[in-house]
Amino acid sequence: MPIKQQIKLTVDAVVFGYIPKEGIVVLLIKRTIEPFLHSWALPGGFVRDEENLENAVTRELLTEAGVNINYLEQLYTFGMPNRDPRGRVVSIAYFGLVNPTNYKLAASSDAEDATWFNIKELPDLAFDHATIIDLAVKRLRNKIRYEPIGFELLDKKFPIADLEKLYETLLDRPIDRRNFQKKINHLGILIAHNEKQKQVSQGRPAKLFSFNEEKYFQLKKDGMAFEI
Amino acid sequence: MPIKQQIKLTVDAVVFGYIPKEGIVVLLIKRTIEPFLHSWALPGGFVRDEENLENAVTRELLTEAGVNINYLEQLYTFGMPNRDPRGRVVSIAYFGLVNPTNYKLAASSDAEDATWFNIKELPDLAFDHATIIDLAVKRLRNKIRYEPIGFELLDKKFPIADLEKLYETLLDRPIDRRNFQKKINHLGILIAHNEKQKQVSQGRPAKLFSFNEEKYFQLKKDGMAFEI
DNA sequence: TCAAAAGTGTTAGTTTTACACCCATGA
DNA sequence: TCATGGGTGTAAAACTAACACTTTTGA
Repeated sequence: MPIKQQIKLTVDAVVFGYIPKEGIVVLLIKRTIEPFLHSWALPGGFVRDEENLENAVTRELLTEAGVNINYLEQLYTFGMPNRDPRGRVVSIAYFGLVNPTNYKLAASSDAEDATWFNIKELPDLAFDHATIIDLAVKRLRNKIRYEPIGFELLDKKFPIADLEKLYETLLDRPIDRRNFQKKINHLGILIAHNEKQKQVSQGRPAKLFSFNEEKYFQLKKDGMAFEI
Repeated sequence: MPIKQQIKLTVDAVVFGYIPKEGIVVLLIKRTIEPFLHSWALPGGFVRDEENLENAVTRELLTEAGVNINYLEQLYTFGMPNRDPRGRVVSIAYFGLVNPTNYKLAASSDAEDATWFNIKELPDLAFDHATIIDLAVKRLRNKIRYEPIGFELLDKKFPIADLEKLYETLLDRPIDRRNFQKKINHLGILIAHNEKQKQVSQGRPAKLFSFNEEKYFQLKKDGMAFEI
């Protein structure tokens, strides 16, 4: 029996960034087509017939916002029959991380505008995108405790205090500076550099560190558990 | 511009059970249609136009194997362009748990046969179903440490030793009986019954317990973390 | 020399692990 | 009365949490 499905497939990306003085931000674009014309929405779009899903996401991120993604994983598939006024559209949502200071956002023909919004001050959103972002925020807050994804949001070289502030922001609780540092150092996944942070404000300049990915994978294979 | 997608959507279910003397088992059906006619495969099938995804899964489980699922969550969406010889078929895989002793599996017209296979002795499988099961097994092993889903695999009333053996099987390491019991009791999510296990073999009969779901949700809301 | 932020160590409390003897039951 | 599995407590070790003073820098 031939299958005559009318179901359409899209992908959507929830891309988070971290801006130290601002907090956690998410990338939104302003739609240039109906439905929800001129509404804010997640970057995304229809999956092409022979395209794999990750390609569809990275393609849409590049064409709609000029963003080259750093870290990308599948989040969840949304399939409620009435989530899209055009008919049955199932969307596979992805979860991404970038360091927003590396990008100049480029709104292209596919989007009127593309900007970072603080996750605490989101505008009205198209479709069920508010729900999707909610879920992605939960995933981020959870995942950062068990996997070293926080580094994707920071500069390659960073002072430990930046990492700590990121964790304080995401976990929404104060963290003891000394204990945090001890814990991170004890994991043995940071490389200390002989460089100091360029002075931003006052005070003693901090040493810079970077994440040692190879070492991490080695340690993980040996049974080490990353946990903050 | 109208969208002319040829992509088709299916759901597949990885349903696990626990048989104390056997270990962790997964539900497979024998296909009655091409492709992979007569191969073992995960229960699943095409999503109907106006049907939500969970409904599609529970419908297929019921018609293909006569199973009423206990616990169901979305696992992952598989979208590699060549995963199905019929063309582009994207499949949303679900992860389910049942107590297999509650079911008499019923192979129906949609499946030649439906049986439980030990996850250590899987047959050759249709499509990319081996990959899907791999991922589901990882999810199960991981999830059982942070969420009280183990209870879904046991009888409503069970001796603590059964729960402990389940954890030993899944985590693949010995667990100290006394420490395990202390930990579980300390969580305060079990109800002790004034019943003893009917004698299966020799030895002192064990007290029976059941999972206190309400209490668990209350404690969780208050910040308690379930962790084994 | 002052203000700001970085660097660093010790102690108490809590949690986790290791470990062994007695009890209830059926054969 | 023996074999089998169930029930239970304590002490050492590891980990986590709390806490404050000194150093480096620029203004």
